[in-house]
Amino acid sequence: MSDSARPVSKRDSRKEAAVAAEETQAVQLGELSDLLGYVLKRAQLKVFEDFLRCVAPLQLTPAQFSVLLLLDANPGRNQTEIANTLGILRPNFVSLLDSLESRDLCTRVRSANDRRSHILLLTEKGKSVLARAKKLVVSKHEARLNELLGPDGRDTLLAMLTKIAEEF
Amino acid sequence: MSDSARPVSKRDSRKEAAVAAEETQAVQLGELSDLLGYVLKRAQLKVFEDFLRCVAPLQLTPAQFSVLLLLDANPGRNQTEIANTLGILRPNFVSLLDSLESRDLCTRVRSANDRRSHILLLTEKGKSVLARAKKLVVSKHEARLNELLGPDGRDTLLAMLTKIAEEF
DNA sequence: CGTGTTTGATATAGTGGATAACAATTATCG
DNA sequence: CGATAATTGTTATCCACTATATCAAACACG
Repeated sequence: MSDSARPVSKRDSRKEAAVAAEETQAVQLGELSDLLGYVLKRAQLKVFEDFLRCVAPLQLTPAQFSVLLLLDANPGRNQTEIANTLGILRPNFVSLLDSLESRDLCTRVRSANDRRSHILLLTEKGKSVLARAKKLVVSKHEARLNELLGPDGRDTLLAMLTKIAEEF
Repeated sequence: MSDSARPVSKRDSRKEAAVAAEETQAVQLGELSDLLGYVLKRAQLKVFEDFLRCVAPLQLTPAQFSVLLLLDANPGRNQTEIANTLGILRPNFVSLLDSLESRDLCTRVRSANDRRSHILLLTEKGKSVLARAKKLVVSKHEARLNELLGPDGRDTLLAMLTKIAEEF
């Protein structure tokens, strides 16, 4: 038997033999691949990752982009209203807004009706950046998803996720 | 005009008038409801939330549960292997394991082949807890998802998310 | 042997999310 | 009106999760 005759290093007997067998015995996911929550999170991370890549030229995170979108669709709202609809707590929304305002993408204006609250508005630069971001998202990010799932698949997926997000 | 004759408080003119109109003009989500990443994250949060509720009697987080599942399906693996397949960085996996080991759900055993690495094994208590956790997940958590989406819908959703997680 | 690599571990920093508390302002109601 | 309560933005602080650099011990390999 040549095996016992040839002195085999530990590396040989483990890594190389395993590679010969099947690339170091892949760890079995088992029932994990059927756990919806697990796959859901993995998919979410991938999608956010791709979003960041696609919109990198404009230096916008998903959260920042969603704020700009909301301000555009709801001009004149205050911080509490915007933060609440995004599921962001007011204290945590402050620094997020600071960042956007310091980049001159939006402004806080004291309300005349209620001098406690800040009316939020997109600046011209904010509108311009948002418009460019939308184009990147549609042409690169969502386009890639359409390519992977097909338009029908994408719509089906969106509908199911919306149902979970709203009714679960 | 009775409006000008009756002194209306600011609260009247804002909150009540709005309620009369339509419950304080809800903030418009706008294009946000079509952003897959946004809905994906919201759904993921809801699912994790429900997972925690369903498995609360056993005090297991999704991450802890996934580790137990992997150890059960892959007895004898080391920390690096388990952490890698879960997408957890080795440094961060240490405290996670500390927590499980301190609860006597799993053990680290020095490998005889390679005395650097720790072989991970479920304890009897770990197997028992995992078995009970599985029952809760199936009977409560996944059951609720099936109720919401239907078995077909759930499978379709899982397939799409898997595709994104693996191929995106 | 000596050099380089791997494993588990520690320290540390960054980020996101959550609560308590505060000043300023507004609402409520006796 | 005036006292009390509620709301808004803000700060401070804490916890969980993530990411990087570094280390000693053990191992691989020439």
